[in-house]
Amino acid sequence: MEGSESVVELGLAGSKYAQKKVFAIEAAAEVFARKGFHGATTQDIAEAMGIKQGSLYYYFKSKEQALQDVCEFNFGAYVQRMEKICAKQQPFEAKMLAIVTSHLSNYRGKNSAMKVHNEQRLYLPREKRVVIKELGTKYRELLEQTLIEGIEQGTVREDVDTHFVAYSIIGICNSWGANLMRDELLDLFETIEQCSDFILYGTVQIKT
Amino acid sequence: MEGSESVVELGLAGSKYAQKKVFAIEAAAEVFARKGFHGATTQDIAEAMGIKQGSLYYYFKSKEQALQDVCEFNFGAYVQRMEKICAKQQPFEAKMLAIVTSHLSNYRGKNSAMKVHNEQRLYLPREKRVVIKELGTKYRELLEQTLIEGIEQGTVREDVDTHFVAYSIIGICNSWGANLMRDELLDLFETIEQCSDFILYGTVQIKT
DNA sequence: AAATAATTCTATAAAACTATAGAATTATTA
DNA sequence: TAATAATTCTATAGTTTTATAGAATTATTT
Repeated sequence: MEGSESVVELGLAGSKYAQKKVFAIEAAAEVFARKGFHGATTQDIAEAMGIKQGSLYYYFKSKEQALQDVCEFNFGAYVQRMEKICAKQQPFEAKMLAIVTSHLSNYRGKNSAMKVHNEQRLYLPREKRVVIKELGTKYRELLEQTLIEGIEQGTVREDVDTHFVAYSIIGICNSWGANLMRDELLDLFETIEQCSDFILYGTVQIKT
Repeated sequence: MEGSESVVELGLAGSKYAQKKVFAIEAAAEVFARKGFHGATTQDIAEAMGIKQGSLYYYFKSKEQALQDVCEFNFGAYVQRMEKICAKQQPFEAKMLAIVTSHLSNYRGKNSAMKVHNEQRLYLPREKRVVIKELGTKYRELLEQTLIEGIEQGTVREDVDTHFVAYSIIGICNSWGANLMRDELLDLFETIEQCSDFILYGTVQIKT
């Protein structure tokens, strides 16, 4: 009788149960991303895993717990990746490109969990969002710090509101992330390039 | 026995029924915005109107129809406002400020419908989204046209991908729109200013 | 005021959904 | 192989939800 361990522990332990729990989370993520939390049924998730509805409760004690697990899944690792990028000594432009690349790459391939985190996490009660919130704040702060360093380097304009701009960058990346998931034909690398370009230089011509 | 007329017709006709139907749409919008389409019940909407659950069907033939009505509500008028802004002969910067102002102002005050349009419309079957899609496309095209004119004026960089940038602007505005709805304390005009500034000038210092 | 129309209510059928208990099955260990 | 543990299944209780029908009420018209 397994269950009740944290996703992180499960991730580290390579047990049979842990492996299948990850599979369960991925299935839930896919279904939640497609149908939304309330629109998805435990039946849908079970079906995606190839098991019966009732068996799903061997992996999640409730549908809500499934949502929480999906929202936390990979997010810690993702923030760690961000930390590595930000720690590196690099010009601001290169760093921003790396950040956008990391953010958008996440959407292609596996990560429905990212989309669910963005669009559905508010359906969790506040008390089940503390970890998620902390990680999100951490991410935004790293972004802000990068902007501050950019100002110190003389690359970023002194009059930008770093707090505001950090939110904007996250907003624009999530918006394109959703597009990338919706539209298979959209080229990832072109999107990354366009996105960074817009973030860095905006729309208006540089006057010489 | 009323019902079954289009929202637009209802909007024009000032009949008693039409007025209350608008009230019904606004109530549905508020509830859908807060709980999501699937998370909201017809009971919730009826309660928000001060009527009983069964009575709601006097105004909507189904819950799905309510979502459609909410998504279409005001959106036509909103696109018309955009047309007016774009038609005016103005420097690009002023025009962009007007667009952002129009977009973000919409979120403060009445417009839960805007949020629902952005976040929930994909839960409608494709065939019920044709009007919504047309209006959305119209909006984006107006934005693209504005960018093209900006290039012709020599204000906008020649190398921007207008299609991509139009999507980005919509993404960033919607992202801040959602923030404005979530956080009452966020100042509308400051947000508008910061948003336009970011769109116009990005983050990086102009090199002289 | 009576007749007609519009609006809302009550009651309920029918379907869908979450979560649990305990049996059955499959895998692992001794 | 027998015993034990892990996993999945079946069946179902108990809700909740949408949508409809027809009665009751309220408003409008003649």
